[in-house]
Amino acid sequence: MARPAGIKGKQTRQRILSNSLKLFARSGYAAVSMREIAEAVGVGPGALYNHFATKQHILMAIMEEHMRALLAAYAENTTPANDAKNDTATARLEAFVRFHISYHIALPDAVFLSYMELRNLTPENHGRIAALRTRYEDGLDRILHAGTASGAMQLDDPRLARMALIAMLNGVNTWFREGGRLSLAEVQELYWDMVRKSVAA
Amino acid sequence: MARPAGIKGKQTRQRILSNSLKLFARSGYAAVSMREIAEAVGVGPGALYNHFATKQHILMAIMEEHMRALLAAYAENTTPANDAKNDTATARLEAFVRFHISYHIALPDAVFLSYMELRNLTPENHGRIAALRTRYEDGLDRILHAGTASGAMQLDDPRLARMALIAMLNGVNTWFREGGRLSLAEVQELYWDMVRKSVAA
DNA sequence: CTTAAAAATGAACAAACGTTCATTTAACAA
DNA sequence: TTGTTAAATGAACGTTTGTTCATTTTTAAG
Repeated sequence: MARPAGIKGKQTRQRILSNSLKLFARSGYAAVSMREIAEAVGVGPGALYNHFATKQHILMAIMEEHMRALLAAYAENTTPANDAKNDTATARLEAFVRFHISYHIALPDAVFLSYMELRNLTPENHGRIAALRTRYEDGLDRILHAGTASGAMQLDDPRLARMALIAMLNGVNTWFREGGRLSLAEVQELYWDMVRKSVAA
Repeated sequence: MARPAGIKGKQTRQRILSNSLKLFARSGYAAVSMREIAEAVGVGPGALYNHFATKQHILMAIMEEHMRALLAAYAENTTPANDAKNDTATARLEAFVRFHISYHIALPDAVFLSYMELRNLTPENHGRIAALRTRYEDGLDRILHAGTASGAMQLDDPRLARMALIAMLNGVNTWFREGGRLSLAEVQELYWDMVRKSVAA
C-alpha cells in the first residue's frame, strides 16, 4: 500500500495530535512510543514524520495550541462585558474562577499534559510555554492587585495568593468526573465560595 | 573487581533509593535508566538487582517509605498535645496547615515524585499508595467535619473543601525555594491566613 | 579453618526505541 | 496528459532499554 485515496494531510495531522494527547495524558510522554501513536492513528510509523519532525514537536504542538486556545477563550470571556473598567475586582475574580473551572474541566487531558510534561520540553520550548502561562495568570494578578488597592480584598502577599488560588483551582481536575456527585455549576459555586472568603477583607 | 571491602548492603540500598529519588524527580521515572542510577550510585548496573528486583520496585520503595514517614510525622505532630479531644477544630486545622507546609517544603523531591509517578505504578502498587494518602488526608477530613459540626466553620461540601485545600497547600512546592523572597514561617502564616478565611463561618 | 551467603562485576540478551529512506500511490497544477 | 508534490508504506539503522548470569571477592557464621 501507499497513499490512500481521499486523505488530506491536515486531517492526519489533527488525528496525530488528538491521539497523542490521549496517550501522553494516560501514560506520560516518555512512556509512549511513536509506534503506539502511529497504531492509534491508523498509519505506519514513518507516516508521522510527514507531519512532525520529531516526537518532541508533537508534544510542543499540543501544548502550544492548548495555551493559545486558553488565552483566546479567556480574552473572549472577559471582554467587553466583563471589562476591567466596568466591573469591580470581586466580580472580575468571580468571572475568572468560573471560567477557569469550566474551561479546565472541559479539557482535562490537555490541562494535565501542559502541567506534567513541561520537563520533557527543551529549555527553549519550555520558556515559550511558561511565557504563555504567565500571560494567563497575570490576568488573575491584576484582579488581586485591584482588589487590594480598592480595599475590597485583604491580601498580605498578592503574588502568593495568586499561586495559592491557581493551585487550588487546578486541583479540580484531579478528582472531578463528568456525571459524578457534583455538577459543574455546583463545583463552580463551591469553589467560588471558598475563593471569595479566602481573599475577603 | 568483585565485592569491595567494607561495604554493607543496607548502605548501598539507601544510596540507590536516594539517588533514584533525585533522578526520578528531575527527569521522570520513565526517562531514567538503570544505568544512570547505577552510575550515580557508583556501582555497575547488575549490582542494583542485588537490592531491588525491578526498576518499579525502586519507585515503589521510595513512595511507600515517603508515605509512611509522612504518616508517622503527622501522628507525632498531632499527639498528644494537639489531640482531637483537647483542641478546637480551628486550632487543629492551623496545626495541620503548618505541618503540611513545613513537611512538604522539606522534602520537595519525594512529594513531587509521589504525586507525579503514580501512573507508573502497577494497579496493585497504585492502590497501596493511594490508601496511604487517603489515610493522611482523612485527618483533614475529620477536622473539617468537626469544624462544621461545631459551627466554627461554614462549608457546604467538606469533601470538596478537603480536596481544594490539599491542592492549594501542595502547590507551595511548585514555587517555594529555600532562601527565596519568603521564609518558611512567612509562607505558613500567609497560607494559614487564606485557609482560615476560606473555611470561615 | 571451612563453608555459605552477600555484594559486586561487566559482558551479554532480546526487545523496543526514535528516526531514516527508497518506494509506491493519490492529488493536483500546468 | 504530464509532471510535481503530498501522503503513506514498512523494512532497516544504530542505540538504548531492563534484566540475567557466570564469576569473583568479601563477610560472617559454624
